[in-house]
Amino acid sequence: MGLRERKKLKTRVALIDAALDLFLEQGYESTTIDQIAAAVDVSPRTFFRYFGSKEDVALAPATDAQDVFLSELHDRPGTESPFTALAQAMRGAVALLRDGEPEDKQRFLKARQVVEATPTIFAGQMRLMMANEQRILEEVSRRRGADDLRSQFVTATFTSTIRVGFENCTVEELSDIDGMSRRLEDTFALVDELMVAGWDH
Amino acid sequence: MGLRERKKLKTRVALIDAALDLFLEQGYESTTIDQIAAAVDVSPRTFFRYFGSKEDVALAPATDAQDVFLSELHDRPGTESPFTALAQAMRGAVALLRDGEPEDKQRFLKARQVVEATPTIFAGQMRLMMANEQRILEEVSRRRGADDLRSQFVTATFTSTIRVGFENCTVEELSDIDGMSRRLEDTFALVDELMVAGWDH
DNA sequence: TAGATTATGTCAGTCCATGACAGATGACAA
DNA sequence: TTGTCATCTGTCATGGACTGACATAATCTA
Repeated sequence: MGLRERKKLKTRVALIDAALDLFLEQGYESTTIDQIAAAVDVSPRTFFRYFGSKEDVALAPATDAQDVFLSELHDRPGTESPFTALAQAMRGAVALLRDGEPEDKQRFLKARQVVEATPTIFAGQMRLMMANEQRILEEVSRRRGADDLRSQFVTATFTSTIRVGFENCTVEELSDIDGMSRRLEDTFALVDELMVAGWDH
Repeated sequence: MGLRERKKLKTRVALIDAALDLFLEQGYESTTIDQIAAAVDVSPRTFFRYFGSKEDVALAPATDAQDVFLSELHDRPGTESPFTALAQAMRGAVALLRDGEPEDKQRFLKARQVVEATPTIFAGQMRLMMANEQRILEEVSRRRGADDLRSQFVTATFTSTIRVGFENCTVEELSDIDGMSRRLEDTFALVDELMVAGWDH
């Protein structure tokens, strides 16, 4: 990896970190692009060369996490049922985060706090999840061998499960990957309890 | 109702109609507030006295529809199980739209087309649904007598069902309340098939 | 090291959104 | 009817998000 590429990555991360800190400190709305750019010693114009919008920088960690999830999903064996594969991929993604760089973990948790505190950003995360859902739907349809209403339902149920699992966490749980993980397992267990056997086949 | 109040209502509807027509004609992004205001012969400043943002005017019909749904939900007998009450309330809301003014129907369908065509607006609708979900959760918790993870799951499942039912409609279905209604019933039937008995109790 | 690529800064401009103030219009009582 | 009050509307000024164009500076490659 060349110097240019390394520099770009470094600037990107610096922008994300500066933005998240400012958002947490003084709120998303009252933080300006100029402030973020100034904190990283970059021109405001350059900010928009790294992120399409102010919202994007707040959602960058979530976007990256989704990519990790999709990669995990791709690696699941074809023998697993659709929902099992999705749940396992999510467990894998959480594990990667838990065992990864502490800085990445911190960044992810900070971003989650910003998302929870800012309705605009929360809506943006929904948009991300919806976009992701299209790709998940393809995987579910592939495994079920049918692109029908039921595949959509399985996919939507998974999205809901993740959402409920991550939502309404207390502050402690927000700053703790293990807390999130536990709540996720509770929700998966509930799905198992309330769905008829083979519902995702 | 006085003259002043009637005038306000008229202006509001005129702004929505003008906005939706412009959005459909030339796209949401490339339509300016100035254009919308000019079409209704009102100053741009006045537009923002009726709607908090450009997004709000596109989501106005959806917001109104949600209010109708919540009103229907409030009228459901307390003997119904949570999910049954939610489904019945949705059927009631759709019926009200079907049997209502043709203009209201047209407006609603136009708004849906704009939502489908514009990612930003789609995200906004998600935000609306999430805000609504909080109130639905209260009703579910009340009927179940417990404010726990399961209530959240029932609520999230309902939201997903509605979303899947309305989503990915063909152009024909988009311009047809009955088509939407049929698809909704298919989705409700699927829930009934895939969930264990008494899952929402 | 020279030349091609690519990143960055500066500048000008558009559009969304909001506060402040003044003029216009409907509501209401005498 | 008329005068007063509350409310609606237009105008103006401002700030902040975003974008295109162009020049400069940094990296890359031969």
